[in-house]
Amino acid sequence: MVELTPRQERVLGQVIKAYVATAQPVSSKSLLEIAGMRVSSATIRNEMAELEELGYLTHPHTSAGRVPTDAGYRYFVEHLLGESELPLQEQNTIRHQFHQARTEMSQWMQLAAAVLARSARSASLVTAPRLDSPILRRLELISTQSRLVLLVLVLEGGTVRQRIVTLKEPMTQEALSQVGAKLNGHYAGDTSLVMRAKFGGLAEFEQDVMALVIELMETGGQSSAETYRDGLKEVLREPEFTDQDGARAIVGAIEQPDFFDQITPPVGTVQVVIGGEGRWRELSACSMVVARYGVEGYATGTLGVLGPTRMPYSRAISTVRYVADLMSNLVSDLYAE
Amino acid sequence: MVELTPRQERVLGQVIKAYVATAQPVSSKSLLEIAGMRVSSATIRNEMAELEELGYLTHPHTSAGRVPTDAGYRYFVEHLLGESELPLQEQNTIRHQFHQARTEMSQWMQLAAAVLARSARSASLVTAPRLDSPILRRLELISTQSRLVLLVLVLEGGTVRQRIVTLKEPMTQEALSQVGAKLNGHYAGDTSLVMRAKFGGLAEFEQDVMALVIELMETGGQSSAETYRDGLKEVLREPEFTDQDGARAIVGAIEQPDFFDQITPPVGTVQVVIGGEGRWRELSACSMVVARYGVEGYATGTLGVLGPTRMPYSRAISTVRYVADLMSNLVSDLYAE
DNA sequence: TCTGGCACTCTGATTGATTGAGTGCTAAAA
DNA sequence: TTTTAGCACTCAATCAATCAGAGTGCCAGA
Repeated sequence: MVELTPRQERVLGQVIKAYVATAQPVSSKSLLEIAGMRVSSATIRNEMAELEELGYLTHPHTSAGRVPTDAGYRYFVEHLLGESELPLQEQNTIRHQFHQARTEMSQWMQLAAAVLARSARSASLVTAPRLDSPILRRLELISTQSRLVLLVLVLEGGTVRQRIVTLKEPMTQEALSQVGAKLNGHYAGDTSLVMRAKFGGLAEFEQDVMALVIELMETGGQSSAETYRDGLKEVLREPEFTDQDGARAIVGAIEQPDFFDQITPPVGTVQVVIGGEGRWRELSACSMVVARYGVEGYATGTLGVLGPTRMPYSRAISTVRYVADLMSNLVSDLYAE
Repeated sequence: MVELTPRQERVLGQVIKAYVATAQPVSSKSLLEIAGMRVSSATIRNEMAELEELGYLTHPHTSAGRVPTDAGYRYFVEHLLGESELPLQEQNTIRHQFHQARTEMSQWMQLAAAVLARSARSASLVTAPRLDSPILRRLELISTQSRLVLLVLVLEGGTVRQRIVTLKEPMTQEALSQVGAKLNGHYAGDTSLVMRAKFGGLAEFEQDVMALVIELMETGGQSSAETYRDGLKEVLREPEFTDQDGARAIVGAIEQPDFFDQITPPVGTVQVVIGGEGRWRELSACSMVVARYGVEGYATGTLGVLGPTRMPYSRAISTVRYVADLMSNLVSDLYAE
C-alpha cells in the first residue's frame, strides 16, 4: 500500500466523510466547502485524479464527483483512524443499560445487538458464547413420561444443555436419580476428553447416557436460536439496499445464525471486512466490523455489525470494541475460576 | 357478505389463481385461455365488472386487467377453499424430515420454520411453546464463582429456565445443595400459585430464591431467541417487496420475536389475516396464516407464515395446519401426563 | 342473456432536446 | 515546481412528445 502525502490523506478522509454522510459522489467544489481548505478546486481535482490513479477513489461517470473504493476505505481504516474511544457520555449510557438488564446472558446479548445497531446505523448480530472445552459440573436425569427422559447438563460457567432420551424400557425417577448420582460422582469436573478415557465399568444404559453427554458437550448447543439480531429494518433505509438484490444480500447474510463465525479475530481485536473482500461475493456493497468476546481458550462468542461499505467506521469500530469488552467482562465474571 | 353466482365464483377463483401465479393484472381474454370457459371475453368482462361493483376486484387503471381486493381474497378463502389437505406425498416428506431430526424442540422448531417457508413461498415464524401454568419438577443451585450462583429450574415437560443470583455473602456448594434439597422437597410438583400459598417457614436466603423461582415461572423465559425464522430472503423476491417500503414492512414484522403472539386462534384452527386487516397498517400488502400448536391450557406456541396478500392460500393453509398438528403431537408426547 | 365490434383510455417504451453539474486539460501565475 | 483560472467537453437526469398495444366499456344485434 502506497504512502500518501498529508494533503492527499486529508482529501481522502474528507471524501469518505462526505460520502458516508450523503451517499452522493463528492465534487471538488463541495469538498472545499466542507473541508475549508485554502486551495482552489482545481488543486483538489488534481489530488483526486492522483488518488484515483492509486486506486483509492473512482467516479461513476465522467462528469460525476468522486466515490471511495474499497481500497480507499481500507486505507482510511488502517491509516487515518486512530484507536479512538467511544465518547464517555455514550460509554456511560451503554454501561447503564447493561446494569439495568437482568443478569442473564440472553438479555445482555439482546441488548448488545440493540446497542450495536443503533450506534453503527447497521444491522447487528450477536452469537452466544460457546465453551471451547466444556467441563461438566452436574448432570440430571429427569423422567418426563413413561419412556422419555430429559437429560440436563450444567456446564462450568452455567451453560445448560438438554436432550431428550428414549428408554428401551421404563424406569422410575428413583432409579434415574441413582444413575445420575453415580455418574455425577464419576464425571463431575471432567472435560469430554477425560470422560472418554474413563469410559469403563458402566452398565449399558449408563454408557448410552455418557455417550450422549459427550456428544452434547462436544458438538455444543449449536441452537440457531442462540443468535440475536437487530437493526435489519433500519439498515434497509440505506440507499445501497433499496433495490432487490442489495436487500436480499444483506438479509441473506443476517439470516444465517452463524454468519459471523466465519470471521474469528482473537479476543480483544476488532476485524474490519470491507466490500466482502472477495470471500462473500454477494456482499460486495457491504462491510462488517466484527469482534470476538469472552475468555480466549475458554468460552467465546462473536458480535458485530453489517452495513453498507459506506459505513461510519470510526463509530462502528469503537462501539464494537467497547461492547465486546463489556461482554468479555460479563463472561469472565460468570466463568472466572 | 353477498352471495355470488357459481360463474362469478369461478371467475373470481380463476382471477386469483392467475394473479397469484403471475403478479400481473388478469385480462378477460387471458382468463378465458387458462380457465377454458365456453363464453366470450365480453361476458367475462361483464362478470368482472359485477365483481368489481361488489368490491371483490379492482383494476389499477382503465385499460388494465383485474386484480383481487382484500375482500376478494377473503371471499376466496372462506367460500371457495375447501378443507383441503396437503398432498400425501408432501405429508410423508415432512414427517420423514421430522423423524430425521434429533428429539429436541429447538430442532423441530427450526425445521417447522423451514418447511413452512418452502411450502408457502413466504417468510415463516415459529415461537417456542410456553407453559400456561408451569409446574416445578426440580430446581438446582449451582455455585459458579464466589458470590454468583446459577439457579436452574426444570419444569414439567422439560423446559429449562435459568437465572444468575448474586449472594450477599459466599456460600459453599454443599450449603447450596442442602438448600436445594430442602426447597425441592417442599415445592417440587407445585405451580407458582401453590408456591405463593406455602411461602412461610423459610430462611431469608431461601425466601429470596423462591421469590426468584416464582418470578421465573410466571414471567416465562420470554427469551426473544426462542423464535425461529426462515424464508425472509426468498420472500423478498416477490414483486410487492422489491421497493423499500414493502421490504421494510415485512422485515420489521418478522424481526419482532413475538409478532404472531398478537394473533392467537385456538389450537386446532388456522387463522388467516388478509392485508393487515386494519390492525397492521404497514402490512397492507401482506397476509398471514397463523396457527397455535401444543396442548391448550398447558403449553402452546404459535407458528405461521407471512407473505404477500397474493399468497398461495390453499397451500399455505394446509401446510400450516399440517405442521401445527405435527408439532402439537410432538408437544403432547413430551408433556403428556 | 350473450356476443361481436368499436371507440376510448391509459401505460410503457422510445426518442430527442435541454440543462447543469463536474471533470480534464492547458496555459499562465506564483 | 506547484497552484490557479478558464474553458471545452462529457454525461446523467429531466421533460415533452410520440406511438403502439393492451384492455376495458358499452352498444346494438343475435
